[in-house]
Amino acid sequence: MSTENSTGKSILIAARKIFVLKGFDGARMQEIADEAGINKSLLHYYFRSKENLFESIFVEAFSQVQSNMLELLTSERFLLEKIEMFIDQYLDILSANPYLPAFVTHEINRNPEKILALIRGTGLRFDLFNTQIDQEIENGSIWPVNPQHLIINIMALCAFPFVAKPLLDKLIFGNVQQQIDEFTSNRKVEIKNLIIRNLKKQL
Amino acid sequence: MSTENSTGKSILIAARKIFVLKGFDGARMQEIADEAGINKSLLHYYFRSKENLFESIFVEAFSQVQSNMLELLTSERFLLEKIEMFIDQYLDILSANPYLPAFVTHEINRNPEKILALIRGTGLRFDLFNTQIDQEIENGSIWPVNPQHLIINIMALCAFPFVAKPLLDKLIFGNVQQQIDEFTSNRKVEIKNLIIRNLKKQL
DNA sequence: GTCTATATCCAGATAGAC
DNA sequence: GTCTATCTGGATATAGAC
Repeated sequence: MSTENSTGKSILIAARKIFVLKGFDGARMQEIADEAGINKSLLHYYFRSKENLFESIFVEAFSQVQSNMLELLTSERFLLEKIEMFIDQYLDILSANPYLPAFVTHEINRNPEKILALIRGTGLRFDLFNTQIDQEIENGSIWPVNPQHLIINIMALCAFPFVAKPLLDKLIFGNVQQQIDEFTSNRKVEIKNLIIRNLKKQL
Repeated sequence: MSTENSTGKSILIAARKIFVLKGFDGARMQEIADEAGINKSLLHYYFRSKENLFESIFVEAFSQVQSNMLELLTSERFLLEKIEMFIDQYLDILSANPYLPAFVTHEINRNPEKILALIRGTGLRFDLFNTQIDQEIENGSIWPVNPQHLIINIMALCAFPFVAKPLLDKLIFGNVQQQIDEFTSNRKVEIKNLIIRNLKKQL
């Protein structure tokens, strides 16, 4: 499983592309080999099985989806600042990896126990975040709010347009690229307004 | 393809369950046959192929996900009324079919052209909705707002918790059922508050 | 219409030469 | 490490008896 040399790396890159695009069940080892420009047997030489190869790419892919979540939760900033930073960074990451959200959510639905076991140890803890919110409510610097709804609202508003992109492109934007681009470029501001207005006390 | 008799119907019910749970690629004809309590060959007798069977259930499944969207867009009500009704109805439908959103979004990502072709003719038109919003802004009954962001915000806030349910259950709620239930029972109010506060002029 | 048996194909995985 | 050739299992699909 030596991923140091270039062959191992090129396999991982190819595998990631194919798995993310087609999902575990839809991906073919042959297609991954082709994409990597190598023989199918080499896949099994480097990674024992399809399962194994998948796990190697999934953990890394997932960590990208939640990369700066940890930062959001633990950094020493005011809540409103944190949230604005998070929305900016998160949408940048998703824009660079538009298929990741659909991939991750599908694979987790396909096999929750197994996939969630892979995620162990990423160590997301929400205690600090909840405490901060309680404190800022106490302070009077934000309106009372439920932390769980808040974080899910933010994730939903950021990630859903990517998860449902093909559907929205067609149904909402009629496949007009100019409308899609306009929506995308306004999205950060839209989400921030919606979330912040609900928290901020004085405008 | 006579879906009138009970065998055809029981196949469709079984197929729907398996396809929704596992996706097209993950579903097995044998499993569908077992679920329906019939022989595998009968599947091919009633529906020529797996592809065909899938299409038969997908269109109906999708129409459920967007069922009352049409009502939202075309009914003769004030916008705020419409939106509240939509959120209520939509969350009820999704609660009754919690796996549908993940299923639909995955299949559309897997094969956008083909799947979106199946959806033709559902005839969702947003013209009326956009016109109404423009009018109500003109009236002064709501704040200025972008209709596309609005509708996507509503869909995101409603559907995302279902799409990402296994992930949220574990990461946000620590698999504590009581917390999950509490979140679910508060969700309608949370979404309405967030959306309506942003539109309503006087509280 | 419903079953058993079988054809056909294709995917993941292994053996072994180089 | 990388390839060719091959095994094996499993999946869709069909043929044909009842």
